[in-house]
Amino acid sequence: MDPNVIALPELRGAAATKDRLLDAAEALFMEHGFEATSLRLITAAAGANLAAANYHFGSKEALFQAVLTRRLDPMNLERLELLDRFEGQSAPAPLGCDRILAALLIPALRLARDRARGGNNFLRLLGRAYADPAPFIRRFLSEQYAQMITRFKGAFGRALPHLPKKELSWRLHFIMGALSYTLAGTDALKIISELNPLETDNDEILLRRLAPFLLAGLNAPLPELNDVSREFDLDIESGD
Amino acid sequence: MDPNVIALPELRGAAATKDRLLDAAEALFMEHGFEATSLRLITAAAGANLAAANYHFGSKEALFQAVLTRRLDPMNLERLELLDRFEGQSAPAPLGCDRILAALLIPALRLARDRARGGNNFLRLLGRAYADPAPFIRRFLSEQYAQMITRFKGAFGRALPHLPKKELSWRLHFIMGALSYTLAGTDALKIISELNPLETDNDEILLRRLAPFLLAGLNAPLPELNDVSREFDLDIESGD
DNA sequence: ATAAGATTAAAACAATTGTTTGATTTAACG
DNA sequence: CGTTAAATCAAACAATTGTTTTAATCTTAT
Repeated sequence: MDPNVIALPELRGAAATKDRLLDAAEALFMEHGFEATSLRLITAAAGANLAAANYHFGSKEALFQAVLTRRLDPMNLERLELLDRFEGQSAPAPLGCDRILAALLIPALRLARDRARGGNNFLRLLGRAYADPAPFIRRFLSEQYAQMITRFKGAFGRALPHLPKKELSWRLHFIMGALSYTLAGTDALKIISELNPLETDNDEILLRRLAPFLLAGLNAPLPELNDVSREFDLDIESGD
Repeated sequence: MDPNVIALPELRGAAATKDRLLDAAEALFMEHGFEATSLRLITAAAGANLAAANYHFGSKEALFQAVLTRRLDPMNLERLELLDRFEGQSAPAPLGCDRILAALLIPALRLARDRARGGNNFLRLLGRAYADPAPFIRRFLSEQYAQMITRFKGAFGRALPHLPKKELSWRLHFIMGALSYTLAGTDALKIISELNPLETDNDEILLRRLAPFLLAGLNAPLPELNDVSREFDLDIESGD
């Protein structure tokens, strides 16, 4: 009942704690996961009252979604803009895989860079959200990624016309897997190399290592799905 | 009744509910994740009393670990045995990457096959455990995978002598990422392709698609980490 | 059959969860 | 100033959590 709220009168105290809640939630969700992070922990870390979380966001799930959208929306938008720009530069010729892949990775790299705005934490949180079984997270991510993935799948399809659509879908799937697993990083790394913690260097070099790997995978020869049992079954059966 | 059951005296009632608990826990952990799955849900699904879980396993965490080890130990053992056998066949010559990769994937494929013993469910559960932030899960997985990964890293190192060790560690990391993300499957698939659910076909064909992708990634050219800013930074700065 | 031990059962445990309520304070605006 | 809405706060809400306890039941071997 206030039709005269022209500008945004609340932006001092209000938005302050709202942002503090988002920051604290981002860090804690990243560290402990969604279910294991209580609202009391978040509000305490943010120096806010317990009720503040539900007051500003409505529910814990909504808070989690807000944490994700805050950085995911701009990143995916940037991906699409970059893809558009590259396609424009490439004239009528179809865009190469390396450039498409760059449009996919650069915005993530950019986010990883500005540690000031918690990009580092966020990418790890995102990597974990990819694998979270909670239905509302899965639903949210599909909606958030749907158009972006569709656009990129189209671009890759034009760059790899010989590749069957099904095969392309799978390879895109593998790409997102390696990417999200890599972004989830740090903790998971200890699984692979127990000695050297793989020195995170910085996420920049990390993605620079990832790009050639994925590019080669995209251009891999087609698997032989018919006369299979050549490499796999034989070895299995020849047990002894 | 059954006076001749010499071998294992307790196998009817005792081990029966114990196995039923493991089966139910495997399915429910896979579906809802560790934190979101309550012991009451598990014991109810297993047709057992609530206290049975703590009686047989001691704690919820121990139950989870038991669910994992039941199938993970044999699978990793099989991987090592397969690697040994391949290396033996390859004589003094170092084993090729494709064979090493096969030793890594075949046991997973084999597990995915025998749906009778819940292999299908388990691989998805494993894929999710990879990304679970719970410390005890991370610790457990590192211990469980440490030696296996070390052996395979050595084999890959001999097959790719030109590849710096650090680079190899990262590529192994990417491989495990794509693999676990793929195995977590089904639900996550909707993120990539909202239309066709990527028809799981069966996990056999899935891994057969994954192998060439990973093999190509392993043999990818080395990334240029020094005179970087060639492909990435330029595009970023040339905003408009 | 009987005693011993293993397994199941029902119930209560203490702790924590997300959420809501109602009062109080803070800020903005006429 | 005073009015009004927004924001904070302490407190309690109802529900669920993993775990423990106690007794009852079943199994097994002497």
